[in-house]
Amino acid sequence: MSSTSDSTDAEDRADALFGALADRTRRDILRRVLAGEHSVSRLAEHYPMSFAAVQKHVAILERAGLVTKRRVGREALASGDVEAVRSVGVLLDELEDVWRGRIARIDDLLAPDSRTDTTTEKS
Amino acid sequence: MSSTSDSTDAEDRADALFGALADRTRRDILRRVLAGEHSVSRLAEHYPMSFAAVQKHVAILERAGLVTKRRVGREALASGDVEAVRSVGVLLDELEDVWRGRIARIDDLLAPDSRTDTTTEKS
DNA sequence: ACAATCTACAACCATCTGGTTGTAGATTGT
DNA sequence: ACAATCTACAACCAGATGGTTGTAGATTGT
Repeated sequence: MSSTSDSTDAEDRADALFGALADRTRRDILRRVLAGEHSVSRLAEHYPMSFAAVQKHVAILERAGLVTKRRVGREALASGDVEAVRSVGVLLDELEDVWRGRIARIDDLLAPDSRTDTTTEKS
Repeated sequence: MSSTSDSTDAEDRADALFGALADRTRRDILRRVLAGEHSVSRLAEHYPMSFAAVQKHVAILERAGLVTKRRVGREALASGDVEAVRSVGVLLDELEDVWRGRIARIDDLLAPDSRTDTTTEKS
């Protein structure tokens, strides 16, 4: 039984987060909106592609939770969510924890009471 | 015109890193090989796909630098590179730095369009 | 020698992705 | 009222992606 029975699985969220970050245009958009709010059309001025393409990139960032939009008049102002960026860092920290052998849910991967001192087998 | 005409662009590396992490099978493989060396065929036992598919996933992780392989006899032992994982964290830290307004190379990101002082009008 | 195992890689296929254009609705300025 | 601007979204298309099967080479065990 997988105890993590979230509606949106953590893996789904990780897929969305890493997937959103796996495009340089989106990373650049994210940098801009982390530095400050920008309308989509203002963002689109900086890229050699159509407005609709930039709009889609913003939507992908938004679905991943990295960007939020608020409507002001006729323009949609996007701003980056630094907490979401930090949540990606948490995912990486979990990977690092696995590397250290300090797994949060040990019953899933290892038998407990492993007092075999496997320390320092690295270069 | 983006003045960042690097040899091996950092953006290429970021594409490879985030792209490699944007798949749950690859993240799972990475967890396993961060915990310890595993041959590709041993890894493949855990996934509902062909050996060749797992092999490709490992290759993608390898090209991103997240995994290294060493040949021992007839099997290829893969192990995760935690330094590469940390390098992804560095990319996230850079994003967070942008959010804080502490941008390393300002001329690259902002056009001096607004003579209005940018006095941190965050939410 | 021979069979079994492990890896590597090519060819192929369906779906996803990143781009395009076009159309339409809502808001703003004159 | 009207034109300009901004956004939203659909339809479409080429290339990337994630999977498959098949073939072949190298290593191991008997």
